[in-house]
Amino acid sequence: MDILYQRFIDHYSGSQQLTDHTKAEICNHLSILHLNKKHVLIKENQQHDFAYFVIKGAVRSYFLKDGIEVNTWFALENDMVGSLQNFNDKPSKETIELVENSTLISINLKKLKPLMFSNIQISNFINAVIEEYALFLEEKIYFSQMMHSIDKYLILLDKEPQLFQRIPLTYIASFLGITRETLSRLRAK
Amino acid sequence: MDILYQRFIDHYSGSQQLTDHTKAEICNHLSILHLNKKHVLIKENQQHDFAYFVIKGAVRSYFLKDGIEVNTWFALENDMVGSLQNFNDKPSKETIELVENSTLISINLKKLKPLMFSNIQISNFINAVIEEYALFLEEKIYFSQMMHSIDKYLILLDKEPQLFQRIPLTYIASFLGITRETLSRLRAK
DNA sequence: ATGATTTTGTGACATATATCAAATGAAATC
DNA sequence: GATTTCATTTGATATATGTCACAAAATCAT
Repeated sequence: MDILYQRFIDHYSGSQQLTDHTKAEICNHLSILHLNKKHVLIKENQQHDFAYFVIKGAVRSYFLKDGIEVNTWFALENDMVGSLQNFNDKPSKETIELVENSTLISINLKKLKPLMFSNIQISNFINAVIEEYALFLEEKIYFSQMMHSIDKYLILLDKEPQLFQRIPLTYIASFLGITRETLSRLRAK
Repeated sequence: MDILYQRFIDHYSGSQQLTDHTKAEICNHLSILHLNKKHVLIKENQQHDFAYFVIKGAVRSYFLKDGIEVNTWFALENDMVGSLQNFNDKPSKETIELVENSTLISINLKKLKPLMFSNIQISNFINAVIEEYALFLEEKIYFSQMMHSIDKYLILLDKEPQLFQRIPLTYIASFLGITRETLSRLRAK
């Protein structure tokens, strides 16, 4: 098995020991992609069959609100990228786009998902993916409900310093729910 | 099987047909509770073994930020109530409290969760619960990133009109990320 | 390298919302 | 039903953040 596939599988198998058969079944639906900055993985309002795992690179997700981009999250190495809507055969609410030239594993959800009804290890594997995503969302909400932007900025800087090196501040400002001018002023202190 | 348990199980079994054996296994870890307004189900920073399903009533979740309550969500009939942290044996980040006298089903996570490794139907069942929760969180984030509070208020009023009849405006204001005074002024229009 | 494009920073001003204080209204308790 | 408690509204003022305009700096493509 490719070492990169192994990295993806290990990341979500947790305490569970997957059999070689299960690993092979998962790998059947994986491929490795090398794509350039600005490449769009998933388009808002469209249906897609794939999710992605970041081997190397940076990705952002955004939706359009009154013509302006609202950034919802960023993914770096070992993060999962995708739309929960797509997982349920619905069109994505967000556009997912590369911020750096990246190496990704694509996961064919359309083919992998049905296996969760016959293979318990795959069911638990998918469970782990969704659970990690839900924890991430909770964290995000928790932190977005803090009143002052300065606090949010400092916490993000502390928790995810890499973002500030790799993601344009314009996107980060929008993620924090403020304008780029306000973020620039907060940083001036 | 109790008709209320049936309602809970049906709500999350989706397309999946559960065997009587699985249903019985799940029911082993359910109980029905009648509790009064202000009763605290889950306390911030404490570990709890239960999640809850609302048969009748209203529930809110909040955490303390600089001594003031920040409301994170509300649950009404057929909603699930719990902390994802508790599901992973970690202390809850939020306090969960009844807003009305309520009838709930309690779910013993400590005992139910391990079954997902041996019973694929239970694994998929838990999957459905977490997935619905993640979709709910996504919705919440999607809508909290809109700039103007007035929009958020109007959308909430449109999507969840019952909340405004049953949940005090003070809590709703905090949920929207504004003060009760501001919400009151928005409503005056 | 050079010019073009994108990203970031700064200033002046407008506006939404917070804060503090108090009055009114509604609900719970005795 | 009267009294206490809690929830909501309204007013005056302060503050944080948005908006618009433009300059500076960094990055990209040829």
